[in-house]
Amino acid sequence: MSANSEIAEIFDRMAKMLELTGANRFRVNAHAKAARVIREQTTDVTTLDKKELTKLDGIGDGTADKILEFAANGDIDEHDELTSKVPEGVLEILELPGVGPKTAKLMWEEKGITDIAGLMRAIADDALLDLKGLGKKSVEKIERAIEFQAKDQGRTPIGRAMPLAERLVEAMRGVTGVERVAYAGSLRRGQETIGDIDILCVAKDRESAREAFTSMPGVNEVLASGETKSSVRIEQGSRLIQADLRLVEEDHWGAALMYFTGSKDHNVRLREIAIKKGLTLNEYGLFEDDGTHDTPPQSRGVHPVASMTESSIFEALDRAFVVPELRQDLGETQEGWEAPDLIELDDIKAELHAHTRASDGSMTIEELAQRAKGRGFHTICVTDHSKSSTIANGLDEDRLRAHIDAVREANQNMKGITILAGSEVDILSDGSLDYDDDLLAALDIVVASPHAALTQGPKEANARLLRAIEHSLVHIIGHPSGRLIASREGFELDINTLGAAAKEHAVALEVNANPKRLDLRDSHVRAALAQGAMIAIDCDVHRPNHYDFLRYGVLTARRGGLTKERCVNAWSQAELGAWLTSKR
DNA sequence: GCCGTTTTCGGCCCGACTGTTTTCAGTCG
Repeated sequence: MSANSEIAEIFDRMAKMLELTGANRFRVNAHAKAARVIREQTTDVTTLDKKELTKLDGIGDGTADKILEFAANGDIDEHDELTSKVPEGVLEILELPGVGPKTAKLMWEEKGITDIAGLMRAIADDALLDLKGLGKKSVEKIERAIEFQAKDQGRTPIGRAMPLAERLVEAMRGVTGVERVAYAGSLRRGQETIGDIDILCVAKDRESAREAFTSMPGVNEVLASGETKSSVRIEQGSRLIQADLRLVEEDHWGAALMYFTGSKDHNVRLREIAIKKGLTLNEYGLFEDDGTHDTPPQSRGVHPVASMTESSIFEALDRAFVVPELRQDLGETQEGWEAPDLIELDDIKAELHAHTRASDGSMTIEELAQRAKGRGFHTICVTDHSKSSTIANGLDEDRLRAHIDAVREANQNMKGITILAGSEVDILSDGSLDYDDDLLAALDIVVASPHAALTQGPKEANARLLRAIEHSLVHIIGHPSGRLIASREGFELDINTLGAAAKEHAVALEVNANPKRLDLRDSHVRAALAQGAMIAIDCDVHRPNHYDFLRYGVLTARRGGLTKERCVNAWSQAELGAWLTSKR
């Protein structure tokens, strides 16, 4: 774990323990915010001095001192003190959906419940019912939450959530009286994992919309069903995903979409900006508000300044429109911020990383190329695995030479697309490549990727990747960190150094679009771009449907601020060819 | 604990749903 994640985790824990010991809620929030800010940094915060630390938004004197304390001692006194006061199991109880700090504290202090096992015993003994505010229904809800959490696999990868969300949107569109439907939330922002799916809906007949949603095929449990919000758990494969339906009015669609798209921090920023302008922003719109009323403006019949569209709200706040992917509270709400012209799915004209049956793909060279042509690409690169990837049936030197010939022949025979001969060459653990330079020079394109020894420490791993970037015959570093979302952590990248080296050597760093990888991730893209590096977005195609991964790669790259000028897959055939041959 | 076009004190985003309340507290997003 990187130092930043470790410190962020400590601050998250401190925030929770402060809450449980009854600390001032603003102090709690400050700790939670510090955790978010630290987690987002691409520079190791333990290398910063106090002045640099306090420049970060949300990090003041106190937090800076604690970070310095961690850098010096490897721990933080305040964290140790809190840990000695709050039993570990109470923090686990706090993780249960529906159980907040007040309830966890109450059960701990009044009943001595300090872990899930104790909580289950107390429920079995009916020992919770005499607690203030806890009735039969609440206890049943906690019981179900324990069961749910036991099966919970955490956040859902975007590759699973997106198809489900699209199915829900499509189904709601078919309901009589439904006029408008869209998904919002972290899914619309293109995050790599999704907590729950938020669906916004305008319906003439709210009751039937609600009914249709809560009785959708796959619905396992209805968590809530009110006037404007319904919440269900729905099956997607072996998983249960929470989905919320929000019924809104057409005339505040934009405000609602903005509100439910988030991110939370981005929204809080916008509300603060609104207040400074004598306005108030909520999911019903942007209103004039002098702050003297007890009831919200929409319930007093006040007409909003803006509410129909998101762009009208940004405009009324004197801010540039921010696409959902960039609503991350990373400066995009500042006055004078300029919106980058981000890469779009249709800008991608080449797939530079694809496998055939020669290694571990399912298609022939021709099938692979035919699919690429069907998507309107001008170039497809055949990059089968190299010899060390034995599990993937990697090609030895003789097989690769024959494969190059086969690619050249296919290229002769197929019209309308250029097929290039390449290889996804293993970066061996010391940073050397899996073929000698003569053979590499015979290839049109070299994608160099780490496949084995993925548990190397940061020093070795970054030296390994750096050596590959510096290799004069390498074009792209494939899935640089080697992570698999939720199952393998991968390398802790020194992305600033790697990005700068990639720029110097005209190497592109890949965003592998496979939703299990998304590697580089969004924050890496942002940092690599800041260093001047080029980015490749590749599907790492093994099967026909893998071309559909492209959208996830593009979303991730957009979150990192990628424009098409810096994306090699969006270049014209001439530009791409010039770059590839410049390294031969 | 953080922050400043209300700047070193006094604020700190806003609303819906549920359950246990008889007017509201807790949780969530």
